[in-house]
Amino acid sequence: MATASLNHSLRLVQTSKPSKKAAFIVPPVMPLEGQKSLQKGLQTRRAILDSALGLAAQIGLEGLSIGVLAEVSNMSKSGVFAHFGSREELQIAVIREYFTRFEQEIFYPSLQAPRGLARVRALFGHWMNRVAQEIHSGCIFISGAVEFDDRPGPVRDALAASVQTWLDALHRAVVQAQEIGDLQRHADAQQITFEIHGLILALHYEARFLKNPGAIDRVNRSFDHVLQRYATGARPP
Amino acid sequence: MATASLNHSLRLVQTSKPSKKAAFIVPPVMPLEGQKSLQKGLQTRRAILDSALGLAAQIGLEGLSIGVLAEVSNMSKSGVFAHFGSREELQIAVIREYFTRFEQEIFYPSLQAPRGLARVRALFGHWMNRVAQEIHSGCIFISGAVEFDDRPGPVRDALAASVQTWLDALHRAVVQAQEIGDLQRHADAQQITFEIHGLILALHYEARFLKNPGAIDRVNRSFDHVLQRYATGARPP
DNA sequence: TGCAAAATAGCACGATCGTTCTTTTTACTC
DNA sequence: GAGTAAAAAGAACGATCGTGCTATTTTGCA
Repeated sequence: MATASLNHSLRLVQTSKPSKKAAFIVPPVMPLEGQKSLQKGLQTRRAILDSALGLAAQIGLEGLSIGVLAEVSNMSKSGVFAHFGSREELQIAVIREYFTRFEQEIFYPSLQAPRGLARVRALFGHWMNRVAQEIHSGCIFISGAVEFDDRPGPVRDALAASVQTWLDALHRAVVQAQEIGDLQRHADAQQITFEIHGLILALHYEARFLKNPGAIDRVNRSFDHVLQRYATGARPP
Repeated sequence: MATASLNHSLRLVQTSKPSKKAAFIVPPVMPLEGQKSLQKGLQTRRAILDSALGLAAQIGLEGLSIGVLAEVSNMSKSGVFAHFGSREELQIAVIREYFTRFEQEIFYPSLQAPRGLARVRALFGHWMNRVAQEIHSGCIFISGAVEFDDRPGPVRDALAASVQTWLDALHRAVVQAQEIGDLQRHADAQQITFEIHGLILALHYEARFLKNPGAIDRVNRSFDHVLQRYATGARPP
């Protein structure tokens, strides 16, 4: 089923630059949970990636430096470096990990809501809650877009693919709501998705940068406005 | 009159760090047009600032380096440096200049439209056109917000003040439209401004980062939706 | 035209960056 | 427990960064 997996298209993103000295053939997929004991390498790699995610969320993917990442992780620069092979690979690994968590926190939980308007509401609600929390840390999908909108390369590709995959998932949910009859059939689903996306971006901008405290309430009201605009028949709040 | 000047509140932004060796007491205001001949210093300062604006729009205020700026300007690093005293001052100067151009291109021309819905439409229209052009260069108010949302200091202050001044001007126009009766009086003007802001951000994100070609048409349709939502009485397009 | 001041260049500094190479330590297997 | 491969550390590299200091060139005015 098309909705069953958020990341199916992301799998197409190649890993780029095998970094000639391929001493680290670390598989990009996480090892199974029930394994006897995580190899030490993967274990620390995971810990580094965790710190990297926090760092990148705060200061951006471009601000992410191996030196400070090593400091935070209580490791040497070369020790950290060896796990990724290049800064670019590190950034891509961060994007992949961020995408996975995004999927776990927002996409999969929303699948429990039935198809239609309920699921659209769930997707937006989880998304909104996450961005509201990220007011204090930062969203890589938003900051990364600004950092890499003019910088072609594998990092940009990975980032754009991640975002597009998520927006496509949201778009599918909107289309389903139209098919069921929860939203106007003749409406442009891309348009609806566009407007919802704008609300999230405005929330991030006004709350995180301008420190405007009323942004969260406003984004919820605006979301209702969008739904009302495209609703079929009478519309109770 | 409150609407008469966009930047009156920006004047409050102090210049910060006079950079102990104040060999450059360059006044922050532009010299009068009809002057016999611009002092050489101000002349090249203006040229540098022009290059800096283009550079900052593309790679961001943080990516702006004195070295490459010197290269682009066919000058020595120290020659460029002397005009601003510090990198921070350079960034602030860029923000000021960007704000001034924003004012000239968007705010003042919109004042020719009569108060009310017409002026709101003019403000949005000029804004939208500018961002549409900036798809190929970048908007400092958007990229800067991401770069400095977590970085306190005079650069952030100057940037936030600039953006807030502009958003306040837009808000005033909305309030006027309500007073005249073009928009619902009981509506929340901040809410309307928020939604318009979101549309611009979505346009920038989808067009510049995701390279989505339909974004410009969509933002126009969405703007009409917002106005319809808050319109009084019957609403022809 | 000469002279003071402004404008610009040249050079060097310490710091940080990503990356490479070599050595040491740790972890895993027989 | 010994042997081996993986993991981590250490040191050094060239490059770039912002900035300060000093010399040189250019400008503007008497």
